[in-house]
Amino acid sequence: MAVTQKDIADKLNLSINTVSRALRGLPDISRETRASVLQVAKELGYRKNLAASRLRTNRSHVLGVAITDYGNPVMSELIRGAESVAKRAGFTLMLGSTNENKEDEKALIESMLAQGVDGILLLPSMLNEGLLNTIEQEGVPYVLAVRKYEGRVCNMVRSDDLGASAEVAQYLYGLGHREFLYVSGLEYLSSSRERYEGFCRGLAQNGLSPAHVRTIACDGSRADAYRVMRQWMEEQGGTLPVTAIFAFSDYVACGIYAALREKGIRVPEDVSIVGYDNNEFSHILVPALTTVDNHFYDIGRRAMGRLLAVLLRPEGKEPKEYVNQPELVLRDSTAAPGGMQA
Amino acid sequence: MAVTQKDIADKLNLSINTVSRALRGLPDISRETRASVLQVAKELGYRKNLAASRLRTNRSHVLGVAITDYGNPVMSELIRGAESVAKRAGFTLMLGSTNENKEDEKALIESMLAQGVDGILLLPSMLNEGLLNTIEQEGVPYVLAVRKYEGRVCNMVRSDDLGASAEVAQYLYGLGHREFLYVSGLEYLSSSRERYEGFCRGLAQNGLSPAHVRTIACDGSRADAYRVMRQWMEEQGGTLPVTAIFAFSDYVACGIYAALREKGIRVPEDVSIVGYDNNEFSHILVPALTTVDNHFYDIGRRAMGRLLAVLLRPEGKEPKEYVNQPELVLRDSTAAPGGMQA
DNA sequence: CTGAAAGCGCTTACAG
DNA sequence: CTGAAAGCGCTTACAG
Repeated sequence: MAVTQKDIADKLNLSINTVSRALRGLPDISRETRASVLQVAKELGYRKNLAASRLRTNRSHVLGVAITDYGNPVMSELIRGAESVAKRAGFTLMLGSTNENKEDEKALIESMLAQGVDGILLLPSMLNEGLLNTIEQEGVPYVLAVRKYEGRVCNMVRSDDLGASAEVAQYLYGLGHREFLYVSGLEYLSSSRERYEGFCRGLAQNGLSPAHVRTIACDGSRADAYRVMRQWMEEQGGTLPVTAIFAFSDYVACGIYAALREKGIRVPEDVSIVGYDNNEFSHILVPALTTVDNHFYDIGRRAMGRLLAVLLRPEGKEPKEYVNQPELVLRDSTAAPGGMQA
Repeated sequence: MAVTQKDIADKLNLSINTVSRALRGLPDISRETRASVLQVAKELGYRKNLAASRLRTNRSHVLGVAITDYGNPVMSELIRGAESVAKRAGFTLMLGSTNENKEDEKALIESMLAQGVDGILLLPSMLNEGLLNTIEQEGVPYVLAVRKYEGRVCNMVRSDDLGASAEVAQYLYGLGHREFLYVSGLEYLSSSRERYEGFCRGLAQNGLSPAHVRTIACDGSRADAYRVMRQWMEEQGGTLPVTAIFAFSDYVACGIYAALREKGIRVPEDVSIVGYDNNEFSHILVPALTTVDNHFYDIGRRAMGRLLAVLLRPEGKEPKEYVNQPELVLRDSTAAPGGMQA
């Protein structure tokens, strides 16, 4: 059987109470007692039974982290950021994936609540209003990351997609581009809409109307991007009516690369491309992809930091929104129209 | 406050005991009683306090999964496979990363044991003998995946690196190649040694000695592969003395691509390349990379299946080793020497 | 079929 | 500075 506080107490002829307080480093214990307790605990290989502790204190020191999908490299940055902060504060993570699917998300959150997590990080959530209400009813603090939740007041950490996309537009405009294509992500994602909107705003600042931005709908996957891009090019009958493409994500950009290569259209000589996410593979593409880095590691850290702040200082914490500034990463997929390197 | 069994019992004038048994679906309960208990539980939004349950039963229904690194796409396949099996059996996962570092691994396992996990999956482990002993002392079942642990008898699921690498050699030999280069991974990884060894065996079956396989040491990263490959090419002074390269991993192959491209050496016309892992990016490389797929999703499933089997049928379970058969995925980076497509 | 009682291993007032 | 007692919410024998 596992070693308990009672075993230590028996060995030292102390009460279990004293042992408990010595182990936790509470003040009213003599130095010698504390030392001997720690000593014996170590000898016996004592390890606190966290289930018992949790039952008594209603604190688990476990935080739930709901992600959409383990496969997305973006997610791993978020997790790593969150984990680094949580670990330092002595919290363990309970991780689970929602598979971009409301049933799985609900099951996951229910299971986290049953396990008694102290708080929940949604990275990002499916934006299920009812679910957030459940979490709030339970009195469990939570923080949303990445995806914006319109009209809900809660703790949130996200990127300035709008601003970054405007910057992309400015940059391409500055190179001399005037006709653009935006290839979207899933339409229910606020980020997909905001990237388009931000892009248009950036152009508007240069007096260019949204009429100069054509769009293709895409589900955000590489395969679908390839498919819709091919189809679109067919419809254009041979010549591209744009000189620059803004892709919802690096995955999308990657599908576009494949479709263009097939037609012998050169990047950046014939068309410039900008992706989004600065995924691992974005700089091994040929040519290396110009893209936007959301600094997801930082977002993960901040989201977790926010959650811990709410947990550890329960009173007087209004919900806050933190907006992170993404970074435009210039590489070889963009140039002036006609192929002059920028 | 959270709803407890007592709340349900009070409302129905039943004992807390009866409620507990009704909720768990034990047999000696009348149909009506059970129905009303479930009904009220639902109404009140009852959720079992797992900490209490765990304290009493010494069962947590949580399984620890130790991975090396969230960023590796290979890892996500393993996790997904493991999660799919665990979820179906009603288990939750506690995930943590070791960062390929013994201290972190130890801290992680300690924390899992303190949390009272029912079992542990090491995907893969740092091969820390003392740590495995700790886990065994605690009486917690565990399963190793991916990395072979020489001379230790325990449950293990891994790939036949030896066989797959021999198959790669056979394939390249069949194309007409006779002089090879192997670019390794970290030397302490059994997989790196086995891939080399298997490759040599495959050649031996065709009467070719290991003298025909040059090797370069590499830490398995893309950056290091690029560096060591460049350096090696310098040393060869202009001409490559091999016609085919076997890379420890797709990351390594990717670094080699970059080094070759810089020198204007064409793949597969001037040199063939085979990677390993069938990483997401391996087929977006140009040319698409011939590689080996370990079916990590399946390995994750099998490893978790094995863990559950040990957990649920504690007696009479000898440690077993399951060896999975990888698959050679032929793409465009390999051809006959001189560039004739295979 | 249902209930009263004990106990899992901790922590929290409260006494001394 | 240390100890005796109660209790967190369940589950497990044991009675009836």
